[in-house]
Amino acid sequence: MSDAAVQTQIRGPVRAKGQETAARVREAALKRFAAAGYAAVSMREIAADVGVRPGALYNHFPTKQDILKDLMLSHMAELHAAWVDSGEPAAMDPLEHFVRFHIRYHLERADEVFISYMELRNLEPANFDLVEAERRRYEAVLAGILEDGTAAGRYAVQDAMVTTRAIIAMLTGIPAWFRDGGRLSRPDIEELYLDLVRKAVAPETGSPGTGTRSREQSPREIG
Amino acid sequence: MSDAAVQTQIRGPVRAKGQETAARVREAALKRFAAAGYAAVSMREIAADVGVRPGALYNHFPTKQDILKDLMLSHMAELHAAWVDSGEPAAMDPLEHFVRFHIRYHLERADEVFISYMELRNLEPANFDLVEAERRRYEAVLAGILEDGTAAGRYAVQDAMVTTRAIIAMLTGIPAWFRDGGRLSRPDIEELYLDLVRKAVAPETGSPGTGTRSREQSPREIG
DNA sequence: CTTGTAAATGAATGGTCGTTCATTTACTTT
DNA sequence: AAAGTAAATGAACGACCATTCATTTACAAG
Repeated sequence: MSDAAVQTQIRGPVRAKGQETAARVREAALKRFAAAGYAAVSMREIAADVGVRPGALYNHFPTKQDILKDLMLSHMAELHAAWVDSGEPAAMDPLEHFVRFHIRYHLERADEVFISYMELRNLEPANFDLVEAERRRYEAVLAGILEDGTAAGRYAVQDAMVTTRAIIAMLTGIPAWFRDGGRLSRPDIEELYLDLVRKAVAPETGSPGTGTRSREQSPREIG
Repeated sequence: MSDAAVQTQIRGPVRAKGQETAARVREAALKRFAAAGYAAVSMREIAADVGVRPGALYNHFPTKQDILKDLMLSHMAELHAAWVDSGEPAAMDPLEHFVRFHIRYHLERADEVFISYMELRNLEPANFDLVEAERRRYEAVLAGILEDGTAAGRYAVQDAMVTTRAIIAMLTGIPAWFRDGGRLSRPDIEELYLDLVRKAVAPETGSPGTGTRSREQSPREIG
């Protein structure tokens, strides 16, 4: 591990070439998996895209499964890292911040997103657990926003976890139908969905201000 | 076609046995496709589930692709037919009616639903178009409800088509995580999601009455 | 220039795939 | 009992699969 890291620095173009090939394998696999599905893509097809013989792929990834695992795990990690990097401007409502971030990221990385929830069942159990853990970590971000906002009276959410999954499913569905150049622009989408989400979690009384309302009602108290 | 129908009536157990085998093929394929994905399931596995040799499958379906097409098309047709059959009680808000129907149907037929949006890309183009047409027909139901309700002032929807897709994505995501015997019951889910949807499309000026008010709406014209 | 090694090749491995088909089985009709 | 036929069998077809590996190529280090 540290040997490889050191060599990466002291070695020259040879190491660089290998890493570039690995990157192109990831790129080709990403597009193929997104278009046809993991099980329907052969190592031969990936190798042909990269411009290399099938056997050469095994210099960079031990198995086909490891390519999928690499794609999905790095996507989930980058998604969470991108959220952390996106900061949290005090001026903007945290929910608005999250919705805008999620929509933008998922429209930019449509292939990665698509794979990461379509190919879950093609992951070996150990790899599945790793990806699931990352997914829960991301869901916890939104759940935390909803819980804090509800405690502060800004939102009124009955069940933070269910609402989290509802919102994420809603937003993640966008890339399935949205296409650039259509009737609506990306900013249009952002505003439309933001409006839906904001209203869905708004306190019942229509006073649009962020008035702190007491939580009078607990008719459900599920759990 | 009509020959087969007539023979089905005048012929005896032989025909019945063939149709029952076909049904068991559908059943086995449904479960396998839902669990592992179309591309990862072999005809040999399906045949083993049915208790028959692989070659016998071809007495009932011309190709593996036809099994998938049959499952997806009949699911979409049955979904729409179930909606039509569910009637439209004048007492209930149409949106509430749709949300409850959709959640219940999708929790009852989780495998069919799962296949019908996971395996779209494994359909040959001609079959894909058929399924897509059915999907649009179903989306048009909700879009019509939202448009009529907005025209009547009961809802305030900026874009009926986007809102339709948002709601359907949200609701269709439920079977991905919901399990019987967990923290929440099916009626719990229904109420939670109904609340989210109702608020998301509610007019901004919050007359707090979420219940069914007078119906001064125009007749619905689903196209 | 020699040595070390990352990277790619070309060929092969055993296996599984969807599908076909001549033949047999089981049952209905006449 | 004979004829007809739906359904299932058993064996095979060619094609493609992921993966392995001895060998070769390309390039950097000493």
